[in-house]
Amino acid sequence: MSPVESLPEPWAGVRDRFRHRGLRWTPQRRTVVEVLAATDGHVTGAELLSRCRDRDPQTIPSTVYRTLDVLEELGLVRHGHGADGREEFHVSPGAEHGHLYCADCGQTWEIRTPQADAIVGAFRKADGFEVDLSHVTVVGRCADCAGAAGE
Amino acid sequence: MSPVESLPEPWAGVRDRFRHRGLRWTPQRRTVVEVLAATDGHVTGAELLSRCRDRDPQTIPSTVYRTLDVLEELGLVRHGHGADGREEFHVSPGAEHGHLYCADCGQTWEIRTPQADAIVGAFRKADGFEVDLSHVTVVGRCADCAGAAGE
DNA sequence: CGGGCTATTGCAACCTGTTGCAGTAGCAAG
DNA sequence: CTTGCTACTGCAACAGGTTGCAATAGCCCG
Repeated sequence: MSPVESLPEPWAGVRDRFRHRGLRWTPQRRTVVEVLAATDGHVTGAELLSRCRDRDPQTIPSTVYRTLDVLEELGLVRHGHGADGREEFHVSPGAEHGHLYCADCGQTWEIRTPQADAIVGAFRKADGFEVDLSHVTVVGRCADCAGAAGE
Repeated sequence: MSPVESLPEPWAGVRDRFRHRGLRWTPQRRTVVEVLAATDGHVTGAELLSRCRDRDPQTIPSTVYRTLDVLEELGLVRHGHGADGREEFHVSPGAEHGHLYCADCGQTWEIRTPQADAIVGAFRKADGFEVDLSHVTVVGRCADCAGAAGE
C-alpha cells in the first residue's frame, strides 16, 4: 500500500483546502480530483465523467459537475465552452489560455500570447473590461482553409 | 386579407430563394421565418422555439433547429454561443457582432468596432486566421464589477 | 469515542439540442 | 390536374448538463 497517496503539484493539499473552507472531502470528490490530476491541458465535461466512471462505475453526473464547480471556486480548474458550446475544463494553473477553432477543418489551437494580449489589452483600455480568455473559443477559418476557399 | 404577405427587408424574397435552391417552402418554415422577421438583434434557440409555438403550438423542436441550419446556409442568420454555451442566433445581416458578457453582474454588451478590429486584425496578421466574431461571446468582468471587487 | 450539524450525495425530472428513420407532402414536369 | 421524385416533418430516443429534494455521511466538538 502506498503511504499518503500523493497527488502531483497543484493538487497536493486539496483535501485540506477543502476542509479549511468547511467543505467535505468525500470519496466521490477524491475520484474527480484524481482524474483531474492525471489530466493535462483540457477535457470536456463528458470525457471527464467517463474517466471518473472508469475508476468508479457508480459515478453520478451531477456530483461530478458540482465538484467541478467547487474546484473552480478554489481556482483549480476553469471552465469554458468549445466551438459547439459544450463545456470544456482547463486544468489550471498557468495553462490559462483560450482556443482558436477552425469551422472548416475542425482543428484547434491555443491562442498565443501576443494575440491574447492584444485582445485583453483592447478591452481593458477601451472599456475597463477584464477579459477571461480561458473561457473563450474563437471561431473562424484558419489560413489553410481560407486559402483553399479563395481559389 | 392582406395581399402578398410582405415580410420586412432581408426576408422579402426568402420563399423564392428556397425554391431556386431546390428547397421547399413549408408552413413550418414560414412560421420560423415570420418569427425571425419580427425579431431583431439576437435570440436564443429556446426563445425562438417558444415564439414559434405561440404561433403554432404544434411546432416541433427539431424542425425549428433544422430550419435555422438552412437559414444559416442562406446567410440569413448566424448562430453563436452565449456565455453559458447555449445557442444564440443573430438575425443578420450587418448586425454581425460579438458579445461581451460580465460573469459577475450578468450584463451583456455588443463588442464595438475598434475592439472587434483589434481581435480580427491580431489573428489575421499573426496567423492568417479569419475570425468569425459573431460566433463568440467574450467573458470577463466589466469595469464596475472589477472596481467593486478591488475595494 | 459518540453526537449532531449540515455539506453532499443520489435520484428523478427537466432543459436545450441533435439524430435516424419511416411516412408525408412540396413542387416541377407532362 | 396528375404523377413522381425526394426534401421535409414528426417522432422517439439520445447526449450533455442542471436542479430540487430527501436521505446520508463527513467532520468538529465535547
